[in-house]
Amino acid sequence: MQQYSRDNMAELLRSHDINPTHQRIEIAYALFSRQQHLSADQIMAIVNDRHSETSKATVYNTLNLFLENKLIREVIVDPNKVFYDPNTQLHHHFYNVTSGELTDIDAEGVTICGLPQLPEGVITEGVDIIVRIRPGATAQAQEQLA
Amino acid sequence: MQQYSRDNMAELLRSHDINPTHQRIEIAYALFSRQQHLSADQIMAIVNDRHSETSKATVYNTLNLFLENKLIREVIVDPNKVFYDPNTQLHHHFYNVTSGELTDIDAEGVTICGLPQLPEGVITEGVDIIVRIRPGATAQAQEQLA
DNA sequence: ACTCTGAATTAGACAGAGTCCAGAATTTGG
DNA sequence: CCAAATTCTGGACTCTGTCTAATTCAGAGT
Repeated sequence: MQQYSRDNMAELLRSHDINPTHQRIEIAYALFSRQQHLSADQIMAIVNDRHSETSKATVYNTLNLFLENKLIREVIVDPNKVFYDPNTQLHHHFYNVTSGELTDIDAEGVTICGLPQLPEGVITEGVDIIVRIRPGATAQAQEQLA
Repeated sequence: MQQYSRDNMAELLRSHDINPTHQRIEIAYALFSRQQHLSADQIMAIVNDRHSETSKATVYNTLNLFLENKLIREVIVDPNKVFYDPNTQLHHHFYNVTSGELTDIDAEGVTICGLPQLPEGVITEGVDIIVRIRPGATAQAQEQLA
């Protein structure tokens, strides 16, 4: 998608079977126009920046609706809050434990070998790799990690 | 370590520069004797099972102290609570999103290839792989995942 | 334009995890 | 045995997220 505007947000929502209401468009726009990982908190602050547009309940309802309809993903790395990620492409994350900053790692070319067989009667829902990083002297090259 | 008793808990704590107090020993014993992933909640319930032995504040203080001194690890997979893991060996996890059950994956033999270079000025703190699973018909073999 | 209906939104109360604080208890060293 | 330092405690507090009951909204049909 070329550029994110409130107009094609409506389009995007419809294509995921979501009724595009004013609040939903604002929330989607906040996430997609920035292409960032945001917490519910931050999203609410952005959306209500100028004048109050949505309540807390709506923010949470909407984000959960987006999740169910696979419009966004949730990223669980911080014990305190969930981050919402507008990028639903398969990808992984760097997580800076000091700053809380979250950066995408393209899954293209990343492979995991040697995972054991799944337990009986279950299926994979997804595989997350989280590389926790923190500021420090870059000592060794660390391209490949066991 | 052969068998976990309250006695060698004191030993273990000391070897990690932790003053072994009664409460700390009980908390450590709860985690290590079970070798399970427990939440702060569950730990408090176990420790205070017969008669009240510790306060909530102490449980949290103690767990954070254990974390700092690398006696235990925290596992962040559930948006609601942190799990504490007595196993500090390098390993990964299956997380059953339906039941909340957490299972270890030995890191022995698991390799990740193709991770990009780390950003400048940071070092790796750890790499977590979380395989989210849920009950369902096991359709395809899924030994190797991109 | 008007009404009816179901969907969406709202404020505020609530729940649970985790932190903070100031006082009480316990341990340690002299 | 006393003083100082460490640890523990209850309870109030914060923060994220959920729930509920009431209100508003959008749209279809008349």
